[in-house]
Amino acid sequence: MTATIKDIAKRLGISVTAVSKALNDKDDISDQLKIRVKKVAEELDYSANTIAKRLVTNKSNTLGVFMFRKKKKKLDSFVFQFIAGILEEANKNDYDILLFSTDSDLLNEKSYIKLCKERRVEGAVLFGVRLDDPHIDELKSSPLPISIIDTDIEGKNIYYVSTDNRTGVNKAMDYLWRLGHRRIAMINGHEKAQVSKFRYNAFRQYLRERDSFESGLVFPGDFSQESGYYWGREILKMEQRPTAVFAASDLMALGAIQAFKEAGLHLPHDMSIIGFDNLSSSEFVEPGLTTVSQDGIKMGKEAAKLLLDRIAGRGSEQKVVLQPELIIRDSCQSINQERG
Amino acid sequence: MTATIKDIAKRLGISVTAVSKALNDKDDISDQLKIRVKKVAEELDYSANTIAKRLVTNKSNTLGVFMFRKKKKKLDSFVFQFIAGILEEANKNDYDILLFSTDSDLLNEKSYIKLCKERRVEGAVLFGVRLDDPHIDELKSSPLPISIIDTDIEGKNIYYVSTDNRTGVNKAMDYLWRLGHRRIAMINGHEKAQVSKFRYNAFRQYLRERDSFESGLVFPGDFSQESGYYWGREILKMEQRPTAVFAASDLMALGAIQAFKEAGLHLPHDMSIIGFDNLSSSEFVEPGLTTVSQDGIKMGKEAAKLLLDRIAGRGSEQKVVLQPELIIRDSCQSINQERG
DNA sequence: GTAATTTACTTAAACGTTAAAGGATGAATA
DNA sequence: TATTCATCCTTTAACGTTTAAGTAAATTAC
Repeated sequence: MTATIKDIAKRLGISVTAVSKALNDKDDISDQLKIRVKKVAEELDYSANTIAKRLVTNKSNTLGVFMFRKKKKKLDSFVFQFIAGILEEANKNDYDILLFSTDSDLLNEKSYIKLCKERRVEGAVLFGVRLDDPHIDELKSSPLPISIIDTDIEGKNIYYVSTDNRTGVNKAMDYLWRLGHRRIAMINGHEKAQVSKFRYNAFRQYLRERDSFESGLVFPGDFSQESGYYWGREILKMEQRPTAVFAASDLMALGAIQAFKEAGLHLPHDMSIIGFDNLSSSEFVEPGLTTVSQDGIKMGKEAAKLLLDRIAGRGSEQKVVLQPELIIRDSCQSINQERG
Repeated sequence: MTATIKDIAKRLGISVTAVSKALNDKDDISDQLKIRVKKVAEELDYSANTIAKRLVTNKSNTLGVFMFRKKKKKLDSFVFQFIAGILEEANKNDYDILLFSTDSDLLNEKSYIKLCKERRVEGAVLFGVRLDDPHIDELKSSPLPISIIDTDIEGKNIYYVSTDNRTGVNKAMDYLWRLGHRRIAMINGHEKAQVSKFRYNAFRQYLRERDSFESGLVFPGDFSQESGYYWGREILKMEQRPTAVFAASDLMALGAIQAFKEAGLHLPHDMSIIGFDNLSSSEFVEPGLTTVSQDGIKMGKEAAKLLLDRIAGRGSEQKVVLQPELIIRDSCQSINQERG
């Protein structure tokens, strides 16, 4: 079908090795021959066979990316930022990205590692790894370098990229605290996500240090809009409502806002809300959602960079924790302030 | 490093062919041997080398996906839906997805086709292909099957998936028309996008048939929020404002809403707005954006399916046009109605 | 009881490339 | 003049797998 170096060699009456070397600009080939080879390659519309190259060099130049997708669950556009970041960094370094989804039962049939091994992938990045993932032990002992976003798992070949959740929570809480809020509720992500624990711990510590922690104000969401909506409604039923809600994801904050608005609350006057992620929707909701911003693209890039450095033998960190930023919009108000 | 079928063969004192066949459950191998082979494979932690397999079978089982990313431009989460759909369909059919981004100068160095050919990709899906893309001619004559989302290019091996833009526009316009709107503005996407032409033509025809088309009410946006904001402000400056705005993307509608709200307009009373895409943000903006919904995941799936069918030699359509749905929220109002 | 068939393997070649080692030629050196 | 050296190419082997063709032994056929 497609021309190979053999065809070029035959046409010029030289060896395939000479062709290979000429095409790769090796220095034991004369400039003359290089020119002739390249010309014929052009004529024959030659295109190097990456697969053969990879087999013989034993190097796939490929990174695997696993994207979890819960059936029926809306896609979190945040995940897309990761992918964009990974892709950019990988392509820049001449690496390919193999994308896998692990929503279906596939997860149970073939493990990440297996999928990667078969394709001779040189590294993988995962996100959305739950603490109860059945493959965690396999990951820990993996010979394959793996970057995991947002789940810190110890392992010789495991790299970690995340946002500094404690700082993020502290920034959010400081902001609410300064606005005078003392009874602050938290709608957390599901407990199988490590960030939920981190955020909860930071939240609790922050309030405990100020003698204001009430465990009854912590609600177990699951990051989804629906769970935010649900707990928003539950909060409304409380006799002693909190004055502010810290949601561990923008999606939940958005859901809660929806619940509050439906109930006729005036926001932010009747309730302050703060989120986490800085989804694009948060800019458009009314009032604009104040939130802790994570740089998804940067996270993706770092995850890839860690892998690439490791593969290339460049020493680098094993963990990268990015600093979050508080994006102040209009969803929080000082506790004594009149309706604006 | 990793065990190969040679290692298994040696260990059992049989030929590599026997091992290969046993592993692939060919029927000229005894069940006994199959069991023994598989046991040893397990013991040696054998993992098939996909690369070698692909070389010898001359089949990559891979689809390429090109994702355009304008530097500095916000990522359209819509694109992500395509990818998710493609991925799902491909993985279901045992195909891998190679993801490429073509934001940088890479575009100019290596064409899509070249990138695909080198990797022996069996098909590719593109989206965001502009009418002035320098590679269009190359695409047209491509021997490689290519699915293009939203840009209808004629070519023997080119497949096309889109949403029925005319119907979408008609649904939106019917809705506005029935609400009594006669002076309807359009903020269109950039002219290098084919959908812009389709949507514009449908828009114009709809109004012409009703003697209501005014070319002065058509504004050249570029799909971005910023351009929506810009044209929103320009519309406000008009002496004779339109009563409704049809935006060719939700992002632009969102930008226009922002401009209108900033200027103190009460929406939808003072201006009706309708979008296109049904981004998740459109659910959260206030008023909720009425919009023409495209099913991005479905589009991605169809794009992959077209390719897969073609590759497998199953006859199938060359073009798939999905029907859009009008999602009615709160951004449009009857022209005579009091403020709600 | 010999021929035909089936079963269960093996041998050999191939996929397209690279890498290591080997040679022939001519120029430079001693 | 014989030796070394650099230049430029070739030969051979390898990467891990599959496929086509071949073969020996066991089974069936009649």
